[in-house]
Amino acid sequence: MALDLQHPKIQPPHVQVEEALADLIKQLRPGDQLPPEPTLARQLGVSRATLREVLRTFAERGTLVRRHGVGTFVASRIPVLETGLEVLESLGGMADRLGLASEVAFLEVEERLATPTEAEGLGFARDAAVDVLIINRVISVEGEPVADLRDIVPRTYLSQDDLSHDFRGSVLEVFLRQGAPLLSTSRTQILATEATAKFAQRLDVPRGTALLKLVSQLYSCDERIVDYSVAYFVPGHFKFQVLRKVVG
Amino acid sequence: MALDLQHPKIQPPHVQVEEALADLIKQLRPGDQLPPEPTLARQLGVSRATLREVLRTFAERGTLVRRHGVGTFVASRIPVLETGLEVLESLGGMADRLGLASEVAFLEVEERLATPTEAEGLGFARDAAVDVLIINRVISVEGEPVADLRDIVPRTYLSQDDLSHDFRGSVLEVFLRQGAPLLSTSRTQILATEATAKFAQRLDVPRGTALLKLVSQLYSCDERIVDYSVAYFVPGHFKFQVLRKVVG
DNA sequence: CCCGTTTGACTTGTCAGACAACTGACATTA
DNA sequence: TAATGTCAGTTGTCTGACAAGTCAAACGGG
Repeated sequence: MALDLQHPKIQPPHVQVEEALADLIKQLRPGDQLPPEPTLARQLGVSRATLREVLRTFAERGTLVRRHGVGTFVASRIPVLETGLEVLESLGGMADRLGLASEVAFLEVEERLATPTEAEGLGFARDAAVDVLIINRVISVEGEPVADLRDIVPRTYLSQDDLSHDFRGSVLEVFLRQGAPLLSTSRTQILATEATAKFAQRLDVPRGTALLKLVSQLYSCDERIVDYSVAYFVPGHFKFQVLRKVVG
Repeated sequence: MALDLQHPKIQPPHVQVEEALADLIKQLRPGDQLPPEPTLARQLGVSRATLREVLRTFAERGTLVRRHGVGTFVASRIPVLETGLEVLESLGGMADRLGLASEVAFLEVEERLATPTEAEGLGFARDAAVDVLIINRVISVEGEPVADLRDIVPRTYLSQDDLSHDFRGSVLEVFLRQGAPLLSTSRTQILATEATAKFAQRLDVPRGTALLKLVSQLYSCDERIVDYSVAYFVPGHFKFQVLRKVVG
C-alpha cells in the first residue's frame, strides 16, 4: 500500500464534529437555535447520521436541547461553569486551583488486618482477613485544619514504600502517578455527623459541631474496590456542590 | 397500512431501544460482548442507525465500551446500579420507588417579598423587591419526619392557586405537570449544620443533632433561577450518594 | 521447523437519500 | 369568535451500501 505518512493526528470524523460543535455552541447564546441538521452536516462536512450521533450525546450531556419537529437549541450553559463533586479530585488539587496553600498534618500510616467494617467497605466479607494499609491525616489549608481523612487500601495495591517522603496527602494522586491500578469511578455517600472528642480536637472545633462526612469507595476498571475512605470536613471551608439533572 | 389502534402509550423507538438495551446489559456480565450491530438491530426491531445512536449514549455514559473493528462490550456496571444525587427527584418519587409511604406535615404557604438572602439565592440583588411564594413543609416517611423543606419561588412562576389540594410536597412535580417553566438543571450545595430548637422540634430530634443541609437553585432552560430551596435532612433515613469520575 | 506476510472474515464507522412524525403558524370555515 | 384544515420546516427513522479497523488462520520462503 502506498505509505501515507499521516500527519501527527488525523482525527476520525465524529471527533472533529464534537470539537467543531463545541466551538459553535460557545459562539452562541443559551436558547439560540442551531441550523437544521442537513445544513449543519453539510457545513461540517459529514453525513447527517454522524452528526446526529454527536448531537445526541450533547443532548444527553445537557448541552443541547432537541425538540422533535421544532429544532435543536443550545441549553443553559450552567453545567460547565465549575467542577463540582462529580469529579474526583484531591483536596490538594482543589486548593492549588484556588490558589491556597495546603499541607498535611498528623500523618499516621499503619499496616495491619482490616476490621470487619473496613473489610466490608472494601467489598469483602466482614470476617475476611485482608491485609491493608491505613493512612490517617489532617489536611490544613492556610493554617487551619479543614478535613480529617482516613484511607484504607489493600496491601495488594499499595504498600508503605510507595508513599514517598513528599506525600502530599492524596492517595488518588499516588495511584494516578504510578499508573496502576486503573481507576474508573468512586461511589461517595454523603452524611452529616457530630464531632466526637477525637475529631473535635484534631480539627480544632467544639465538640458536637456538625461535620460533613463523605464515605467513598474507589473502583478500579476491573470492578474491584481499591480504596475505602472516610472523610470529615469542617463546614465553611470547602463548598461542595452537585449539578442535578431534571428527569422528564 | 394495516390500521394499528395504538395502545395508551406507544413509546418512540429510541426509548424502547434504551430500555431493551438496559435490560439486555443487566443480563450480561461486565466484559461480555454484545451481538454485532446488524444482528442486535434486527432483534430489537429497529434500524442500525437508531440502535447506534443509543449505543453511543450508553458508551458516553460509561455503560458500554466500543472498539472499532472489534465489538461492543459491557463495561463495569457500577455507574448504573442506583440513581444518586445527580438526578433531581422529588422525595415523594424516591419514597415511591422504594415502596415507602410519604406524606406532607406542617404545610405552610406564604406570599410576601423576598428577604435579602432569598433574593440573592434567586439571583437578584439583595435589595431587590421580589414577590415570592414560600412553601414550608415537613416530609414524613413511614410516620417519621425525615426532611424539612423550604422553597422560595418568584410569583412569576408559581402562585398559591397552582398548588392543588392534593399537593404532594414537591414543587418540582408541580413544575413538571404544568409544563412551565422548562427546567434544565439544579445546582445544589451540600452542607452540614446543627439542629436549632425550631428544626429539632419539627423533625423530632435532639437539639444539636447534625443535619444534612442541601441548598439548591433550580434553573430553567433560559438560565433563570425559578426555585431557591433549603432542605434539612435527618441522617439515616435517606442515603445520598454521588458517583464521581476520575479525571486522567 | 520457524517466522513474517497475506488473505479473508468479522466488526464498527461513515455515507447518501428517502420517507415518517411532529410542531407551529397561517388560512379557512362554521 | 372559535374550531378546523393546511403547509412548510424540523427532527426521527429506515434502507442499503461501502470504508476502515482488528484478529486469526492460512500461506510461503528461509
